[in-house]
Amino acid sequence: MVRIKDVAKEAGVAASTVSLVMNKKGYVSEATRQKVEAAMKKLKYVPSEVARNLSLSRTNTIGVIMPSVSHPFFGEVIEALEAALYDQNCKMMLCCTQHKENGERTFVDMLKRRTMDGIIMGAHSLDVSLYADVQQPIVAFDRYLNDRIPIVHCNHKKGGQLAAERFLAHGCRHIVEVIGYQGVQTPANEYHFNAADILHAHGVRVDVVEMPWNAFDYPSFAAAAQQLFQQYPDVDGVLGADLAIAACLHVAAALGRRVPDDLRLLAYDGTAVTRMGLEPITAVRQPIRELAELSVRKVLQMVNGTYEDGPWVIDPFILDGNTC
Amino acid sequence: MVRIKDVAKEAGVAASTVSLVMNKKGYVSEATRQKVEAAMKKLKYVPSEVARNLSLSRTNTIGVIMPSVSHPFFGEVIEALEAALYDQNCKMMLCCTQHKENGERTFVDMLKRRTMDGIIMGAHSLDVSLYADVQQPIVAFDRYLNDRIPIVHCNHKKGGQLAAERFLAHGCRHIVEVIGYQGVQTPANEYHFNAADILHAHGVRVDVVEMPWNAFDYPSFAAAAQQLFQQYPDVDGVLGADLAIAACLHVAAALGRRVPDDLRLLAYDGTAVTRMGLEPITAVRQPIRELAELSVRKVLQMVNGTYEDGPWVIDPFILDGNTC
DNA sequence: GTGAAAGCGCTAACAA
DNA sequence: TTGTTAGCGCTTTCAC
Repeated sequence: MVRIKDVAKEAGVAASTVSLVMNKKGYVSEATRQKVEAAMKKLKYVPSEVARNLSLSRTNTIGVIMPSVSHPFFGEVIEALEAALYDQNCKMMLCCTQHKENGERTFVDMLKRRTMDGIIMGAHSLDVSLYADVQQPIVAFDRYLNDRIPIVHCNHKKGGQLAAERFLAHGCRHIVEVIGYQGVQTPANEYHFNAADILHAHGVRVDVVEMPWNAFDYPSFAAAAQQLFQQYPDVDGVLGADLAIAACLHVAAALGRRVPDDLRLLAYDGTAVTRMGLEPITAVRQPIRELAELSVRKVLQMVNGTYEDGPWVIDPFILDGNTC
Repeated sequence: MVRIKDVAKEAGVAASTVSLVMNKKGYVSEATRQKVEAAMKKLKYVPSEVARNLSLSRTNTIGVIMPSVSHPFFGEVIEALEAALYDQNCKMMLCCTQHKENGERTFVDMLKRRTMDGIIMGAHSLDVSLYADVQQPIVAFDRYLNDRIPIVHCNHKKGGQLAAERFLAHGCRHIVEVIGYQGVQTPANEYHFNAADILHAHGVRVDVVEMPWNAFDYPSFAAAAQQLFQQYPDVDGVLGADLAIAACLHVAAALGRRVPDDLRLLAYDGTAVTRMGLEPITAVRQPIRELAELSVRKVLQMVNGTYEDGPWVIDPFILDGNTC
């Protein structure tokens, strides 16, 4: 392994000079720079990032905690975060919590050990106290952690409004909302509260099906959909996450329900799966890329100490389809 | 920030003793251990992972390079890799190459800088020479890089055989294979070669639709499917990646083709999307979790210098459905 | 412009 | 059993 001092010796200069050349800092005469660069090339020098990190107490690595990778919403979020971090010369350390006993705790410990400069946290935490004594920068992605941790999220209230208006425009009288486990504190809960409020105000009946914690895979939704149509045979509209609505679409077809004529289905999230079936599914689209970019910008501001308050909320919009 | 020497001073011992206690190494008397632990607790000491990494020249981090996250196959692979790495106390650094100009090169550079102990590489490299002078351990995931880099993969030849036999059992006479860009060197190419060979041997006509490089999203496949049925109206069987077959299923339905009666559709990969439609799609399933665990085991063997030759290949199997 | 030297926080021989 | 000391490889201040 060739170190900076090896390059220095080869070039006949001091290590500090090599450092200056590498990092294009300070003043170095053209002549010595050439010498140093030649030496680096000759010895195939590659600097140690770890040593650099120790010296600068900075790793250019951001940790990302999400429940799952192979889920349409979180998958798109992770992809967008990775791209946004890459654009800022940062690496992404990924942790998924859905199938791990203590994954979140372990990961937060790692953060404390300063192996990452900051964290973007979007898992469905049950134990929010984990974050109480973390000193490093954290941005919460669509989650409430505690009141010192800022949170980037979609304007879900608006999302709920868009959904309600859509159902009302079609004259729906009985909506069922498929919602996530309510023990998790997330702004996303706003969308179904607000949709329900607006629908109620117009005399529409609203029922709710609550999923268990971390149950957001297709089979869970398929089972829920079965149950839903059995329990509420006269439902004429369903609102829920993409996969929940995809499941409803298929169960409804099997039951011979006509979509959209006597059943309106509206997906919340608007990921690629809503474009992947026989018919495109109408959806309220969360602007995932923008949310990811905002999260990255915020967490890096915190890391760099250039944090400035600003918008933490981004508006959703309707993605048209054939189901509502 | 509290350092190891602060703890040492507080406990009235030397730094090295604190180190021994932390890492549960060597012999430390019960009394001093208690003192040290009390001091750590009192000062809320958290060791610096970076300093540790420099000292040990080891980061317990493995880099993972894949084309995409929000793709059913790669998403499941990444999820499985993350879980397998977690089980081995390793962190995962993730890089996606699909939408980046020079992502792969940048990432390999990072590996050279020893910020990761090794790499699991599954991207669709066009420039395999990148890997020529990397010293650190690399395992290729279903890709040929060069002859010094071992490669973990599914037994695709067997996969092709399973597929061919399935079509033959149903008496198909004209199969179309939707395949990936052939400029990428991957064992996965084996499956359609072998399927075609076996089908040819039984007098079955086989045509091929080749996708462009890195075009494996649903819209690309939907366009290809349109084209496919137009160009080969008498096709009675299609073999291709999950999303390709999902697209065929929907296009076929729109065209009024009856599946499976006059059109057999067989997906290759068998990810969750094949279970997510109106009907489950029959598939050749790659054992993703096993492949991920094997890749992790191998790369860590290399890192630890305990590398031993062994199985690099895992058999696929048929996942039943209603389309073939 | 360039070099010497101290420091980033931890580990591991070796001595005591 | 515990402490001393010398690294790990890079950055940066401050003389020269």
